[in-house]
Amino acid sequence: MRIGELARKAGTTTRTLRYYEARGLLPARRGENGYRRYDEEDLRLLHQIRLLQDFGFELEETRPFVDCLRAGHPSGDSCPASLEVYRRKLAELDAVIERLQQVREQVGSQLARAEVEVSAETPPVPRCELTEVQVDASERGEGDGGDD
Amino acid sequence: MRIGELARKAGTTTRTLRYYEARGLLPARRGENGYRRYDEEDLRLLHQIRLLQDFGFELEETRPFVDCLRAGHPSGDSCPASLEVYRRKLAELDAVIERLQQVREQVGSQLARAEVEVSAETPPVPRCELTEVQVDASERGEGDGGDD
DNA sequence: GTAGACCTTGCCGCCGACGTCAACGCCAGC
DNA sequence: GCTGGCGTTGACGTCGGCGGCAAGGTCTAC
Repeated sequence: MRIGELARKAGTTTRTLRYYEARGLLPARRGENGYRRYDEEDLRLLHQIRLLQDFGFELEETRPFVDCLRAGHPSGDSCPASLEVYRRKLAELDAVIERLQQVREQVGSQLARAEVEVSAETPPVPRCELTEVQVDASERGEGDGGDD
Repeated sequence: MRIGELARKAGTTTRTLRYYEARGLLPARRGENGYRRYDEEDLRLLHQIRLLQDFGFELEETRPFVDCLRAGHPSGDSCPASLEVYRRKLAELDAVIERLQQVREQVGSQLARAEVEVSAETPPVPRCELTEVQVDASERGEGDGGDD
């Protein structure tokens, strides 16, 4: 099949496929007219790439999986190099998630503190950490007033 | 003080300060020689900016906080606009964290499955997780042979 | 034979937050 | 006066993953 058909089947664009080829990730054979030609296996490789991309993998990180499939293995993660990428990504994910959770806590407590201060119009240094937001629900008409 | 001193005090670079000024976030007064001049309040605004940046806020999102401080409020989040940013960031953080946790689950289960499959078909090490590369390099030499 | 649907290569644009020159001005000390 | 360490503006580079456009080639249908 030609590039447009593959793009349609995979839900991507021809621009993306040319980009993958330029990166050496998904090279195409060429017809006599110079057109790129793909087959069903390429569609499979492409699905593998897109799946990992959806997971947040960088293109380079999908390469071991693609190579693995091309080497004839049943799935892209049937090779040690792919497993290594999995493990590295897991560690990265854990680190990022932990970091984001810490930030979430900080922002959350800052919001709680600031809400109390604003509603009381009092300077810093609140009381303890009992940041319960029962100040007065009918405040200034904010909240999800709908303005986005 | 001049730009270099402020940069040093805030642990950032002169390039960054000039960038903030170009964005209208932290404008500087000018001396007779054209040099930027900053005071202690600017240092405070800068600290606010860097704190939020560390939280992953975009520069534009720090603007309400800076404006709030400049308006004379005790802290950058003493204004409704800042609280709105807090709330939006919290929602974003929750969404991102949830998404990443889902991805983490998926990747984790894929890894577990693939590890079982690999060890079943091509048992490199009949042990558990001894990921030590002392396994005798002359195993089956597939693919790139495990150079890392 | 001509429209038009596909394909080709090539190259610039984009986003965010700066880094990194280049070429020059200002000022203090020796 | 000269060196060196500050400062100034301007402009291009970076990173990833493409989007979009131009100028042309190819194939098919009518």
